[in-house]
Amino acid sequence: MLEERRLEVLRAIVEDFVLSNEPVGSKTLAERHALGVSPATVRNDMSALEEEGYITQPHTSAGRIPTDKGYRLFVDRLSGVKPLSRAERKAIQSFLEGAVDLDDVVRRSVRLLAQLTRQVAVVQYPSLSISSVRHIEIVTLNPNRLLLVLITDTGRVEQRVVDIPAPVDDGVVGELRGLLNGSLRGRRIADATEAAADLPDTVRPDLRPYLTTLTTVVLEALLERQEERVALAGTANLTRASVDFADSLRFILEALEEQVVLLKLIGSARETGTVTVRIGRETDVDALRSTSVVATGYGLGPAALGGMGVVGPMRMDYPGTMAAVRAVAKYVGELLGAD
Amino acid sequence: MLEERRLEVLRAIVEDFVLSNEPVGSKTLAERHALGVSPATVRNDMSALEEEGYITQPHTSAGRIPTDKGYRLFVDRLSGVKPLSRAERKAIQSFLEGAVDLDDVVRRSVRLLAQLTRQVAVVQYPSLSISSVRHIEIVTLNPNRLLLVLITDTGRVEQRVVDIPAPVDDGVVGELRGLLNGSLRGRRIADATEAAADLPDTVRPDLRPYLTTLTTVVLEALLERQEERVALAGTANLTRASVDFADSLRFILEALEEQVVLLKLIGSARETGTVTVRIGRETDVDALRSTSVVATGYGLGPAALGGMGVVGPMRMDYPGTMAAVRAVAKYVGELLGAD
DNA sequence: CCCTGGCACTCTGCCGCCACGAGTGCCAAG
DNA sequence: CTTGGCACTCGTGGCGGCAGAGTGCCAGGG
Repeated sequence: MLEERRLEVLRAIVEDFVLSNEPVGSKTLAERHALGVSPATVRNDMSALEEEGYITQPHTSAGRIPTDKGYRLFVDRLSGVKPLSRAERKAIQSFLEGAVDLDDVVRRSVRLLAQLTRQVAVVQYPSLSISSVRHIEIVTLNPNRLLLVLITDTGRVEQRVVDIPAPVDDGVVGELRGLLNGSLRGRRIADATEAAADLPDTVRPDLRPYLTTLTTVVLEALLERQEERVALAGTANLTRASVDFADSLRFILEALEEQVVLLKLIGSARETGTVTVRIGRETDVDALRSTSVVATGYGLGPAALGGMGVVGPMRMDYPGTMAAVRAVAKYVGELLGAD
Repeated sequence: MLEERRLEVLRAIVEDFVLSNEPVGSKTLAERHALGVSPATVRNDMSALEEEGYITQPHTSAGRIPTDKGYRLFVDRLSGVKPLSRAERKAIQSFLEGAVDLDDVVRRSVRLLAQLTRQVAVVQYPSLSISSVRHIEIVTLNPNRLLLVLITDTGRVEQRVVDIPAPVDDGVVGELRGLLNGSLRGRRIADATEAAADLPDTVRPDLRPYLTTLTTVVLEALLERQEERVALAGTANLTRASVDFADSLRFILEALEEQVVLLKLIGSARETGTVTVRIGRETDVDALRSTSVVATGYGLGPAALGGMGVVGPMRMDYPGTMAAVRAVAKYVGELLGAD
């Protein structure tokens, strides 16, 4: 009873603060939300909530604002996931449908997510390791140089220029192409690496040096760059909450330019099946200690193709943001799955 | 004589203001720069310069700051291009050398440029229209769907999924591949479009519908997306000059997220052989009226592959920035030319 | 035992005030 | 044409006081 009302008070504080960005006091709280008790009672509850570390006051005799811990409780127990409107769902679908290729899907998703949430959006390019090899193409640039193009079933294309030990003619190139495709096509990339490593041992001796060089490059392309790239959009939205950050804005922007940091933020959400929220210091990135990250994986059930999410002020509309992230991830997953 | 000293005064004002970001007064000016005249004389010159519109005062009885017109004169007549240090040249070279493919070159260039100039850097992906077709590959996804991959001699790869009117077998795909490559390989893309359009008329009737579909897609890929993409880095540097922008920061960031705007800014610099500077309103973008753009083309002499440049506060180190932009463009051009 | 109204207290933010200093413009003399 | 002097302007920063919002605590009532 008592416990319950306290939580209600916390919810009210979070919701009001998210809207107004101003410390919220007992009086306005009792007025605006039908709590059925007087400001004095609310004060007592707030005092208790502060004791327990869920809220704090920026300075004596100002209203209260939620702490990291307060937001955490709010997200875990007090908020559902606000469903999107029909119009929003429609918009997502039609916006993504126009995509012409994989890169375009990613770029569109990230812009879409930024617009929907009015925050900074991050989308990881689909990981190579989960998808499978669809085709390997070798193009002769000149007798000593080949261009290797690797196409996956998610439509991703990787390219590498390869210098080879001795000149080859087109016939040999054709053979090599056949061998590589024969042994790798249709394989998951995780498995393909093994097959590629064994390949040179099984063929005509004169082809071996070439094949060794080529498979090395293939492996390199598969392993080294997998999951490496992310797309970013909506940084302008950071200034929307500028009052909060102000001088930390620069460090936030710097952090967001580091691919490594972004991958850490959303890459890890990839494996969880649901939308995860990291609040303040939970992000484990110092520059982002005053922000929250809402992220999820997309595509192909439990072992996802990649992660996507948004970065915004701790003071954010969690239910709405979570809903948007979930919805976009779902549509993108379907889009890539159907491809 | 008199004219000459006035220009010297303007230069001194620009240089001081760029360093200090504070309106500069007659006294400090006469002290710091060996002008050989008294503050009173400088005042007269400043008064004249203000009359002519080169400088202005933010408020009565503060120092002067340069106007757009003042910066323009400074750039045109008063500043050379400060040469880079040996170490900087070395750094550029070694930083770019590690690139594994075309995308990587672009991404590395843009980061490099942002770091060197400590400003926002923009690099356009090499335009398709100047480069030539190296290879066209067709991969069967399923009987009704083909993946078309187009490779240019700059190493750029474009991909498109094509739905075809009726199922095809591998033999036909092979023929189509042969036809497309036969007629397009080695051609400049500008010419290739014509050749592609004529192609269907010259072949066996049963191949025509496929070829028509495919060439349509090829043309689309070539025309529609050429020059479309740009890479961006260093937005965090905008906050460095935050005092200047403050509330316009948001609009600047928003403008920088628009590919169209970026292309307008640096795409146009592509055709000029030298580094061009647009100051303030000269950018023709309202949100960027308090910024300057230093841009140039890169690659292949007069008809460049693309543009690159930086966006920063009007109050910027023009000689240094121009030198950095020019140097990076030169190296990138060499890198892509040698490929 | 919990809720409530009242009251004193403590901050912050804002406004007006004033003095200071930087910088200018003008003028008369060299 | 340059220079030094001088009066004037105006933004900045420190100070004090006032109002408002919000709290904590206490005593009384259900």
